[in-house]
Amino acid sequence: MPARASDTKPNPDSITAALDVIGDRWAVLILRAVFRGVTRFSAIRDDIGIASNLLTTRLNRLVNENVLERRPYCERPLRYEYRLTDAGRDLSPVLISLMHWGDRHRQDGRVPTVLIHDRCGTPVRNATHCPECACEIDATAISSESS
Amino acid sequence: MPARASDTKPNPDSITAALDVIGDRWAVLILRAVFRGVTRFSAIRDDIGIASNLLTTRLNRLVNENVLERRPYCERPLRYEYRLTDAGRDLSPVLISLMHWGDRHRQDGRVPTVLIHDRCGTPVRNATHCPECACEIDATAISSESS
DNA sequence: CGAGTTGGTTGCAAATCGCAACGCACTCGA
DNA sequence: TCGAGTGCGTTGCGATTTGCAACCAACTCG
Repeated sequence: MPARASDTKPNPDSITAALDVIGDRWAVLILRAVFRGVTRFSAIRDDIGIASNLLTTRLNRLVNENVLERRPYCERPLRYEYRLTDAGRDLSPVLISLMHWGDRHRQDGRVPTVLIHDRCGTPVRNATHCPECACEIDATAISSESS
Repeated sequence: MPARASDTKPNPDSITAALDVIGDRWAVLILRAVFRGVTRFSAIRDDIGIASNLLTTRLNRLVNENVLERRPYCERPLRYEYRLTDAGRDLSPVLISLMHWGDRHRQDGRVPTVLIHDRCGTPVRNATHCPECACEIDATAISSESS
């Protein structure tokens, strides 16, 4: 029988495993930059204000974790850029939900960012939703099952 | 005119502001525990394996940031538990999207966690979706607007 | 040639971490 | 009433990680 999500484990190792990749503040900021199209070493460094030694270690980790891909964008002189892999692109819900939370609870007079669906111009939602009921669900209406 | 999400800023300060609260590995693990109903100091400590000095600082920060609420669950002896505030509950999409990513890209033979909508029993999705089109959207179909 | 750009590496002081030990307030069983 | 146990931390200390700055090699451009 399914237990309440609030009192059983939501597969702890999945979250831990994800945190091993992006449980670091810099990793998130790097991904935010790359999602925005800032893909070069010095551009990322200037964009998020990270020291270059830390950027080196973080980029190497993200490449090793198969979230980013390092590839030359210029032959002579040899220059590299960092692109999202498929796994990296799949992190967009994490970034979007962080952004939405910040917009909602930490806006401090800032203008919230609205993301627009290209096809119809409607502001998109990022939420847990039920494809059957076509409605959004809050955390109290969810149970977990281990399979 | 709306620009591509991939080459404009998705309100950088919203993500940064969110990271100030949960940009820390321990903070995420603490929230995971509290979502599961593990709300007491020693229970959280044992659940996630954090040192008690760090747990103290993290809980205080989360309380100050209005994500958790410290309140007595027992008068004599006076004992406290940490509950989610509304802002804390709103972080569930972040945890769920992290969990989904871990399930999908780091499963290592683990069984993925399925979250079930109480009302109809359908596995829920956490995704960016368009309420108009009632479909899910991937990151390449989103543009951003600053208002 | 000389200056500038890109993509790093190295060195070091300062902050942060994890572990272990300790402390205080309270309860419970004998 | 005494000693042990539990809950919730605080303190101390060595080890790791951080941020800053300086340096470097390869290459291009004027």
